[in-house]
Amino acid sequence: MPDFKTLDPVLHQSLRLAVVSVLVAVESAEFVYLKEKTGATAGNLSVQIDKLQEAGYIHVVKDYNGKKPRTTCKITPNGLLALETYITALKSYINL
Amino acid sequence: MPDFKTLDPVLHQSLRLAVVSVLVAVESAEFVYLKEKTGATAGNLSVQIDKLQEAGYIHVVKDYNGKKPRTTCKITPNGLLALETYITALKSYINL
DNA sequence: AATATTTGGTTTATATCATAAACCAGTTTA
DNA sequence: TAAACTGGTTTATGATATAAACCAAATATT
Repeated sequence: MPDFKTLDPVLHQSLRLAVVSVLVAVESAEFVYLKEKTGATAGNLSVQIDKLQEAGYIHVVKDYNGKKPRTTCKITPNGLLALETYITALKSYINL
Repeated sequence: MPDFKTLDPVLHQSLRLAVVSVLVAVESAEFVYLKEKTGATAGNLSVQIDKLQEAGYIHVVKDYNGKKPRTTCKITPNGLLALETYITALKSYINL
């Protein structure tokens, strides 16, 4: 698109953008925390976390907290870069 | 989404956002002009213009310029409002 | 000691959507 | 007259988003 930069399809989705948005602000975040911050259903969050991980934008560790399963997410350098690029691209569409 | 405002699905799509972005800046624009500014294919542009019109975000007039068909688009007050709302919502995701 | 409920998720069915290819009517060019 | 161009529209398809259904293990209830 001549005048408009491509918007990364991984980030151009509200739940994934919300997750990344939370993760840039906090060293790491657990599934349950992301769920309450974003208001997403567990199923949707699970799928979108997978996609962010497949894109290499977040790092996910699954372990146990005592007897409870725990999924911890953390943004990667690539994810941070992708977010910055996405924001730059957005600015070619809207004047902020 | 508690911390995040809903992103209007009509505007949260790159070609539609690009079209609206062009239209806020120019009294009105023709199909051919939008096509070259956005770099879209005619088919995709045609579909997305329809959706913006169905949402009431743009007004579309089809007439003839001499012997050539001409499709002219113009943003509506509702479209302008929707864009402003969309930008406000985006700011709940990314810190600009 | 069964049974029910909660926790922390994953899997999957469905409906929607985005996109380009195919198409079309009319016009101009060769 | 045929070929190619203009200005689009229609439609086939593949991808996507989402919630519902599901699951295993732990805890609470009777």
